[in-house]
Amino acid sequence: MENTAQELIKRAYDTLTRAERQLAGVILENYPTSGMGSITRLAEKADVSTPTVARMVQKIGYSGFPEFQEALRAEVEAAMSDPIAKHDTWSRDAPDAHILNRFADSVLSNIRQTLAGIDVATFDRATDMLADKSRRVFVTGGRITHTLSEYFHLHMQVIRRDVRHIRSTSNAWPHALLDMEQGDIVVIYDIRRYENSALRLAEIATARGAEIILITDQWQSPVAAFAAITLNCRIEAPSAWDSTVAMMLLTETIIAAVQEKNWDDTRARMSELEAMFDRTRIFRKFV
Amino acid sequence: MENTAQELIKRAYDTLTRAERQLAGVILENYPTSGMGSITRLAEKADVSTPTVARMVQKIGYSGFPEFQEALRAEVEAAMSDPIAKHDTWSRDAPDAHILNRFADSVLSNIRQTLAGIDVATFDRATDMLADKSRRVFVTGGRITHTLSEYFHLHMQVIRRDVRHIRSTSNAWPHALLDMEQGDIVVIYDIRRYENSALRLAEIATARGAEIILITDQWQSPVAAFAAITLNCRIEAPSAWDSTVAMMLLTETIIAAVQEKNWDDTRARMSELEAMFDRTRIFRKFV
DNA sequence: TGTTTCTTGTAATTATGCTTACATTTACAG
DNA sequence: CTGTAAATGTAAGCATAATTACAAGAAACA
Repeated sequence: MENTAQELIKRAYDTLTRAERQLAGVILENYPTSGMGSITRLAEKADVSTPTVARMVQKIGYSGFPEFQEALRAEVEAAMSDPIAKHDTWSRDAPDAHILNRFADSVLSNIRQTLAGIDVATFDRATDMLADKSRRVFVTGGRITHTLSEYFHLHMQVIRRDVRHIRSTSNAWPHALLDMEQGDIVVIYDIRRYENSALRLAEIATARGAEIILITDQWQSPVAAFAAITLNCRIEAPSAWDSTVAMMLLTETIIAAVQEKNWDDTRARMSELEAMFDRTRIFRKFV
Repeated sequence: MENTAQELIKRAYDTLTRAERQLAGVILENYPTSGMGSITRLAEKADVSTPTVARMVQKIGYSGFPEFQEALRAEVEAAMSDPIAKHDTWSRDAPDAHILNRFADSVLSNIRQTLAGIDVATFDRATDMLADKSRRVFVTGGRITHTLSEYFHLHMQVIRRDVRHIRSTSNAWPHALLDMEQGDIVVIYDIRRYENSALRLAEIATARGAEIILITDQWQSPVAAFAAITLNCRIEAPSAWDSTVAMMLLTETIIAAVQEKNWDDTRARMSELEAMFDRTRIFRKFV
C-alpha cells in the first residue's frame, strides 16, 4: 500500500471537514508543487486559514506541516529522478503504444480540431437561443449519441424549464412533434455514419417553425440542411468505434455557457432541486 | 536564453569562490530538489555555512534565498506538467476568457491528471477481466453517471455476450443481484458528491462473490472499499457542475482495449449486428 | 614579512513560518 | 427554540529560517 500524500488525503477524505476538503482540492489540483510553498501561501491559495492547513496535514498523518512538505519533496525527487518521467506521454508508466496513450493522443487532436472549427459567434448564438426562456427546447439523439442527448437534457432541465427529451428511436416522436410550434428549438445529436432517423424529424420540425441546433461529426449529418445552427465535432479514434469525447466537451461547454447566462434562475432551480434530494448535497457550492 | 537556476549557476561559475563552487556542485547534483529544503539544510548538505548559500544565490541573480527557491518550484512545476499542456488558446477567434477556452483548459487538465493517476497494470487488469468471456458483466451508474454507464453498456454489448445494465435508480436492482454469482464483474460508475445508492449494491454483489470495477472521481466513492479495481478521474470544471469528459475518455479507452483483446469475437458480433440493421452501415470499416 | 583584500564562518538580528489557545460562528439534537 | 458540539478563523507566542554585521583566517602583493 502506497503512502503518498495523495493517498493519505484520499484515504482520510471521510473525516475531512468542509474547509479541509476545499484545501485538499487545491493540493491535489496541481500536485505536488502546490504544497511546496509556505503554509501561508497554501492557505491563501485555498482560501482557508493557516491553522486549517496545519490541522489537516496532522489529521492525514503527518506530525506537522514541515513533515508533510518533506514528504512532498521526496515524492518530487522520486518522480524527477525516474528517467521515464520525461512526461512526453500521458500515462508515465505506459509505453507510447499503449492504448491509454494512443487514445488520449487521438482525443486531444479531436478536441483541438473541434474547437478550432467552431465559430464563436455561432456558438454564442446557440447558447443565446438556449438561454431564452420564452422558447421551448426539445432534445434528441441517435443510436450512439442517445446517451449524450440524455446527458444534455438532464442538465438543461435543471437550468431552465420547458425542456423535453424525445426518443427518436421509439415510435413516440411524432407525438412530440404535434406539440411543436414557431420559435421552439430542437437540439439534435446526429452522427453521419449511423442511421439518420432524425432526418424526418428535422424536416417536420422545421416545417412547423422550430429552429434546429445540430451537433454532428465532421462529415455532417444530412440534418444540417434544415439546421439553423450546426456544430461539428471530430470523432476519430484508434478503435473500431468513434470517440464522442469532443462532443461531450462541447455539450458540457454549452451547458456551462447557458447556465452562466441564466444564473439567477438556475440558482433558484438548483436550490429547489437540492431541497428535493434532501439527504445529500447534490451540487457544488454556489459560486 | 533560458534563465533556469541551473543556467544561472553555470553562467556565474567563473566568479564563484571555493565554498560556493562546492555548494553549486551539491545543488546541481540532484537538481532541483536538493534546493527545495531550508537554507540551513542545504548548507549542511554542502558543508558550507548558511551565509555562503545566501550570498551565492544573490550572486547568481536572485534577490535572496526565498526567490531562488520560488524559481526552483516553478521549474519543477513546469517539468511535471508536461509539454502537452502547452497550447495556444483553443479557439483562436475567442478571447481567453470565453467559456470555450476556459472549459477546454480545465478539461485538458482533468484528462492529464486522470491519465497520470492511472496505474497501467491496474488498467490492464481491468480490461483483461472484461475481456474474459467466461465472466458475466453487470453495469450500473448513479444519477449523473447513468448516461456514461449506458454508453459503456451499449458498446460492451457489441464486443461480448453476457453484458447487462442495471438501473441503480430503479427498484429492480435487487432482482439483478439474485442472478449474480462467483466470478461475475460489476462495473460501477459513481461520483462521490452525488448520492451513493450504489453502496448497498456493491456490498451485496461483493458478498455474492462478484468483483467490482469502480469508475469514480478523484474523491473516490465509498464503493472503493468493496472494489477489486478503482479508477479515479478528475471532474473539475468552471461551472456549477462537474465535467465527465475524462470519465468518458477512460470509458472509451476501456472499450477500445477490450475490443482489441477480443477482436475476432467482436468482429463476428459486429457483422451479425450489422446484418440486423440492414439498411444502413452502423459501424466503421473493420480495421 | 607586513599589509591588504578577499573569503568564510560565527553570532546577532530580523523576518517569516508554524503552532497553540481561544473566541466566534455554524450546524445539529433535543 | 435552546443548548451543545463541532468547525473555523483570529491572534498570540514560539520556533525556525534568512539576512546582516562582524571578525577570523587565508591568499596575494609589496
